[in-house]
Amino acid sequence: MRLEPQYKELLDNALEVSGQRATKQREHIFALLLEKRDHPTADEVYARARTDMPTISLATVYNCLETLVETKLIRQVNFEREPTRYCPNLTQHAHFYCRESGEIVDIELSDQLVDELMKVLPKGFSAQHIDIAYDGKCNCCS
Amino acid sequence: MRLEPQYKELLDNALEVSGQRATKQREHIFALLLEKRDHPTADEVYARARTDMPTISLATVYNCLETLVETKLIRQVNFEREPTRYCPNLTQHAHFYCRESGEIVDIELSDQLVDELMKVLPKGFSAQHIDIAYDGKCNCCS
DNA sequence: GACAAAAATTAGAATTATTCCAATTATGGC
DNA sequence: GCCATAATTGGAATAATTCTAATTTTTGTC
Repeated sequence: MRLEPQYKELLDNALEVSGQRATKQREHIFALLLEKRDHPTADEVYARARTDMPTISLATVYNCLETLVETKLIRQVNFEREPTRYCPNLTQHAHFYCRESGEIVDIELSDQLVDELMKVLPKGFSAQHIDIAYDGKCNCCS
Repeated sequence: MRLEPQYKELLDNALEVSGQRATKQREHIFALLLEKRDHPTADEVYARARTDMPTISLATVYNCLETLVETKLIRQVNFEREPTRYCPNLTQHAHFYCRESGEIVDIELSDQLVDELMKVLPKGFSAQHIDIAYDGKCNCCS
């Protein structure tokens, strides 16, 4: 697994801006998230990470994921009480959780729709972020 | 604390429909959620419950809350990795979490807006529920 | 109203995801 | 290459929640 130059630069840049260092582990975690663009838990990331980097620790996986979230290179996704999942899709999107298959699917959101959601806030409220989670049945299960 | 007759009936009915029994504890928990309509965690509910019912156990609080959620008399609210909160507001609404004060405010949502959110789902997807969580600064903090 | 069957409550142990800690190792600037 | 600082590591600790087995309560029937 190789982090493509454009992403390597993106990562190094984001880390530098936030005053953090570039490490093998951070690069590795970022690369594997980009390679298979799904929504793995920390444990799943740990499992994938170890195939190429057997000495990495779970604590480091958590640390790296936290760093990537902080630097806004990935997003955290939470469903109810389930373990946190991580998502490398940086476009504006919601998540659909299929109760049948457990699959998580990204749902693109138009600027217009997000705008409307912002407009329903009462005066004085300002949101930095809106988290939208659908749950039901996906196309494969209905 | 007294559960008003209309709510007592609502509760008894919902329990009967789902084949569950009416108990002092379930009634008590439901009443206290209706009395102070905020978004307490299970621990907070436990603390409030014990003032009038000192022998209730935390496990029972969890059980009762689960039952009330199942019978759709209250809603569960999750923010990131924080402890689950419980909400007696049954109208269609989103939640706004203020990063400054920690306050959680209900944001009413029009049918029309919810409809638009449903329409952006790809063909074959059907959602039973949409969970919308804003986070930012509330009116008191900005 | 007493009785039996089924369901709910209870206290405490167990689980699970995540965070913390202290020691070791790696990184980046000079 | 050296040094100061930051990151990684493994294991212990934490916190919310669930599980378990024993006891109590509820409900329907006589």
